[in-house]
Amino acid sequence: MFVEIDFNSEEAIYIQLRNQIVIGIAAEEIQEGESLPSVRELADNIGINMHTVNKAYSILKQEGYLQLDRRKGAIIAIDPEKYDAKLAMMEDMRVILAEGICKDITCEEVHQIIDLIFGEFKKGSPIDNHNGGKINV
Amino acid sequence: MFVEIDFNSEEAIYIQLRNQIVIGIAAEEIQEGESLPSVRELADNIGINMHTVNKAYSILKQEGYLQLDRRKGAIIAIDPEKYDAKLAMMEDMRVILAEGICKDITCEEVHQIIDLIFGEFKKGSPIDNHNGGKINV
DNA sequence: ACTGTGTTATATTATGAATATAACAGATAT
DNA sequence: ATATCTGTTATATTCATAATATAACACAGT
Repeated sequence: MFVEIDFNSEEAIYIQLRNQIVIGIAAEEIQEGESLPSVRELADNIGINMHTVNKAYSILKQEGYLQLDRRKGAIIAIDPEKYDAKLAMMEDMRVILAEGICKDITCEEVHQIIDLIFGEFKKGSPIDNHNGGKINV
Repeated sequence: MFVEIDFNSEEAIYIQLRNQIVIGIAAEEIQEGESLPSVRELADNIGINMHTVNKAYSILKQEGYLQLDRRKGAIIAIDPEKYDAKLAMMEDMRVILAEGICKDITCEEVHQIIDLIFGEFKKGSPIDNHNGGKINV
C-alpha cells in the first residue's frame, strides 16, 4: 500500500492521509486484521509530524475503519455499524451530482463512472506501481 | 431558491453557499439567464459579510456557473468548457466510493442512490418548502 | 530496565476564514 | 448632475485550525 501526500494541496495532510488509507482498504491493498505502521514510524517515512498521523488514525478509529491496540498498533477493523455510511454517501453525492447535472453530464455517464471506479477497486491496486514519490506502508 | 447556512458546520460558509447555489441550478430552482441577488443584498439577508458572498460568486464565475455583469448583477450562465467536470467528478467520487466499499455498500446500491438523487433534481425542488430558517433568494 | 505502543497535554507558528471599512469604475435611475 | 446600485480591489483585524515541537504518561513486549 502506498501513501502519497501533496504538500501543495489545499486539502489538509491528515485528510489526505485518511482518504488514502480508506482507498487502500477498498482496493484491498491492506486487509482486515493487518496493521498500519505506528504513528511515529509513518510520520518519519512521510516526513511529517507524529500528531498529524495520530489525528488521521483517530478519525479512522472513530469512523470505524481502525482499532487501536497498544500491543499490535493500528489494525484494520471495519465496523459498518459505526455510522450510517449510506446516508453520508448520499450527502456527499448530492453536491457532486449537482455539479455534473449543471455541466450536462447524463445519469448514464455517472453510472459508467461508478462502474469504472468499482472495477478499479476490484482488481487490486488502482495506483500504478511505478511509485512516483509515494511512501510504502 | 433557498439558501441555508449551518454556522456550526466545519464547512466554510462560502463553500456552503457555493454548493447550495450549484444545487439550486441543478434542481432548476434558478435557471440560466436569471440573476442572483447582489453580494451586499444576499450578505444582509443571510447575515454574513459581503466578502464571503463575493468569494462564493467569484468561485462560481471561475468554475463556469456565473457571469458577473455590472448592469444585471450576477446572472446564471453555464459554461461547460470551463474545466473538465467529468474528470473532477471522478476524483471526488473515488474517495466516496472507497468509503462505501469498506462499509459493504454494493455497486447496485450506489446505482440506486444515483438514480434517487437524479430523480430529486428532475422534479423541481429537492428541498421541502416549509422553510426551516432558509433564506429566500 | 529498556523500548515501542497509543494517548494526552501544552505551546508556537503559519495559514486561511470571516469580518470591518474604505474606496474605485461603470451603469442606472431620478 | 446627483445619487444609488453594481462588481471589484485593497487593507487590516480577529478567530479558528492545521501543523509543528517537546514532553510526559500508562501499558505491553523483549
